[in-house]
Amino acid sequence: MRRTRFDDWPCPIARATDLIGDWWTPLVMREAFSGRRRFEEFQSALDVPRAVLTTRLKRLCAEGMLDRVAYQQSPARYEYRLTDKGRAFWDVLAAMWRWGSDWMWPDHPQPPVVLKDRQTGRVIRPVVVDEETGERLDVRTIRVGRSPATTSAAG
Amino acid sequence: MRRTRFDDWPCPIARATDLIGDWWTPLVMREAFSGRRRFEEFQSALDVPRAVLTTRLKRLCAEGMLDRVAYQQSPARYEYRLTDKGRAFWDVLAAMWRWGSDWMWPDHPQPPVVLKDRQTGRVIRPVVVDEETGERLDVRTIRVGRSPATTSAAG
DNA sequence: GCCACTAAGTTCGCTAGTTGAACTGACATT
DNA sequence: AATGTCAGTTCAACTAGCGAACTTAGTGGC
Repeated sequence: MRRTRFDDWPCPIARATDLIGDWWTPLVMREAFSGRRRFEEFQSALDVPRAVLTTRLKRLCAEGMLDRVAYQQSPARYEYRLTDKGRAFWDVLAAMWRWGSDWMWPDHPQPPVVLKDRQTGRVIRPVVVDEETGERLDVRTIRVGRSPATTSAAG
Repeated sequence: MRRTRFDDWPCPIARATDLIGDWWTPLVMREAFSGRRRFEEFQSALDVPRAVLTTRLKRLCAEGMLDRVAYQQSPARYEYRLTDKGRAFWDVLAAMWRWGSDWMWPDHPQPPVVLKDRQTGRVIRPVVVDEETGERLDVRTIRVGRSPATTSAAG
């Protein structure tokens, strides 16, 4: 049977999971952020099975994360460019980066790579905060609630 | 053949992907954050196949995200509690929440749920910022670099 | 004692998804 | 004509996820 789909669940995490839960997909996005655009670039950078890469790129285009653009004719050749939606996904990867760096290196104190500012070389440490207060989130004080304005005019 | 594992790749995103790329896993964590602890609670809340839930809970325990604790003897019954590592994972879910809310509701302006402060009821909008400056990340100015201090004493 | 019920799983037959390797098609280069 | 490049497609073997039924160890009712 088909894998249970979450893409129509009424929860943002579920819908994001539906996308991210496709094996390889976050890594394809990571490569897109590091400037890769062509099929062969993604394939050789990740050593991902070509058939899998095909389905992932198709899905990411269908979701509006990437744009498939012809960069030459005869023979037709296409490259994949980040859209605004795809670029916005960087925040999710950054949060994964931070959490992975903090918790997924049990043996060594540090992962071998860090994020840096391109100009200054300063190490960048992503954190997730509340947009209004700028303070880190505290799980214990957060709950899930209904949207304030789901319908336009309620009696 | 077996799915390619990313859990020993030298990249924080890859290692995080290995975990959350397991179908259902982020949703199991979401339920853990909303206070669920028991097998039946997770199962009925998500309607996840029981065999899948078993493997997910086992993995999350092995990764140190959850703790399996007996809450009674005869018959032995266990519940699953968030560890510090699991609690830290909230940031990743929050980033997914924000991105999903912003981009995964093409038809309607808003998802039906929001995050709120438990006391004040104020809507919380997670953002990912640089810890030092407090400013949102700009993909174009970020690059991946080697860690400053991989070994303790370098000539 | 016998039956129903609960919690936390396990077992099973089926099907969808992943893997590695080989292959295709359209063109360029030697 | 042979080789190379790029962007895929095809294929057989295998693995993971699916729903449903079953198990184990106990409790409560009659």
